[in-house]
Amino acid sequence: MLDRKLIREQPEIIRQALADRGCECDLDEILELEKQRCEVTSQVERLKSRRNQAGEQIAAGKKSGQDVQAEIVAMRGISGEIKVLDGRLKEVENRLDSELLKIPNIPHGSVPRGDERANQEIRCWGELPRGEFEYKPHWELGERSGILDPVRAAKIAGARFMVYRGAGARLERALIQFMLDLNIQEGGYTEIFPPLLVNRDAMIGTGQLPKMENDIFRIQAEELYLIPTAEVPVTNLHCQEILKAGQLPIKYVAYTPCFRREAGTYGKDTKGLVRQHQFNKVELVKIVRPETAYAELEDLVQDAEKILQKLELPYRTLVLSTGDMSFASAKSYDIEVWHAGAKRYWEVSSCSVFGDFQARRANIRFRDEAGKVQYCHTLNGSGLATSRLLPAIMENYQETDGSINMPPALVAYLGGRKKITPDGEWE
RNA sequence: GGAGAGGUGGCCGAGUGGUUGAAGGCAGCUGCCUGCUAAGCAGUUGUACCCUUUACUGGGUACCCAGGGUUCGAAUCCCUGCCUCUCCGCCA
Repeated sequence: MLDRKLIREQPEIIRQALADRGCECDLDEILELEKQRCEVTSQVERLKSRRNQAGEQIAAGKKSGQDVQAEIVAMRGISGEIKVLDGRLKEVENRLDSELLKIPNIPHGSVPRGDERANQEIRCWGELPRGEFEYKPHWELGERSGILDPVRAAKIAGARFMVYRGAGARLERALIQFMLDLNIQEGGYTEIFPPLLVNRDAMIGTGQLPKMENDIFRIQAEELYLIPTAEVPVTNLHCQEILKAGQLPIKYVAYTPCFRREAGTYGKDTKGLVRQHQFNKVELVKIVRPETAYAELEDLVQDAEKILQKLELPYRTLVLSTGDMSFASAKSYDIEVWHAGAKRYWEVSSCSVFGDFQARRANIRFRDEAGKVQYCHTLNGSGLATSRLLPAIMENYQETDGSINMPPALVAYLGGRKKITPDGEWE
């Protein structure tokens, strides 16, 4: 949610930002509604002031035994007017809110303008594996060895679900544990395990709704939503709170399954783990003071990259352009890991700073040293998504015979085991 | 799922229709005072929005879980929802 005062006073800034994003939003309607809101508020409050005064007089009159019937009758008219104006105000506010919730965030000045072609690679790490053979995609390796079983997953749930078996399940679990431990011990994050279903307010708070209605699973009977990312419950942990300055920065790490409908992606990326309705992700969330937000973003990206470095997986980091950023983001870095079988990079993390955009929606504030209440800034990033990480390990660490070596950093999490054989057993 | 109780300011806790944004206590802050600690005295302490202003200057409105309703007027009465607690049942 953008600052209404900013929209009112400098609409050209917002117009430029929307144009950079390639967003067609109607700012004029918002400006008009905002004007109406101020006018009607003013009117109705004047009437209420009169009503309050009259109330005192009636009370005093009754106490001293005077006849106040005439005044009571007179106030009936005022009360009626108030009711009408209150109704109008409510309607204006509802319309204004619903429009406001659809306006995306303003990109930071350092973000390159343009569509996805304007994304800039800012770092590249590691060397691409160069075996003397044809690298197989992970779905082939997985199905042949039986550690991934999409066919049985389809029987019980449908397309875009996966069953992990034996060494595959263990590897998935090891990755999650490894990333949690790393972020807790070296990154100083506090671990959270949140609810996987949340209410509508939480979804609005972080900006998934109302825009992404079609991409989210909804539990109809209860008006609850399956989280598409841990960002939603974890950021909203502090909604409606005024934090103490000393509590900031707050740094949380959370492993959760994530659920996405992936509507409109039929026929795309149908093989393997890269685009599933349910996948696992370790998420990093920060709530910080405004002046530290961009430094915190750089740290956040480093925390995510460190995981790939420890696992010795080659990756590159991009800064996303204004046209390619997500709805709520002010600036985003994507980290993409190399998949040797698919012969391409896949996004494994997206690290974003949101300014006060989410904090306004979720009403997350803090009291500074001067006693002034201001909005926090929020950030988050994957650290990391296993659905892109596990394939990277399978594909990059594979050998000619279809066996898969384990990254050395992970061996301790696998009970000392170092290799999965071509038939899915531990060697 | 069945039966009951309840949700008031940072915390505790009064308050069942009329100067109650809200008694009292605790905590916090500001003065005064005591050679330190403790005690004492006086004052003060929320958020959002509207109007006004050079200014968080001044004025106003709203907020006692949320949303409706009754009324000239509601923290107080009625309805709905949400949440918490107790007992019974069921259960990983």
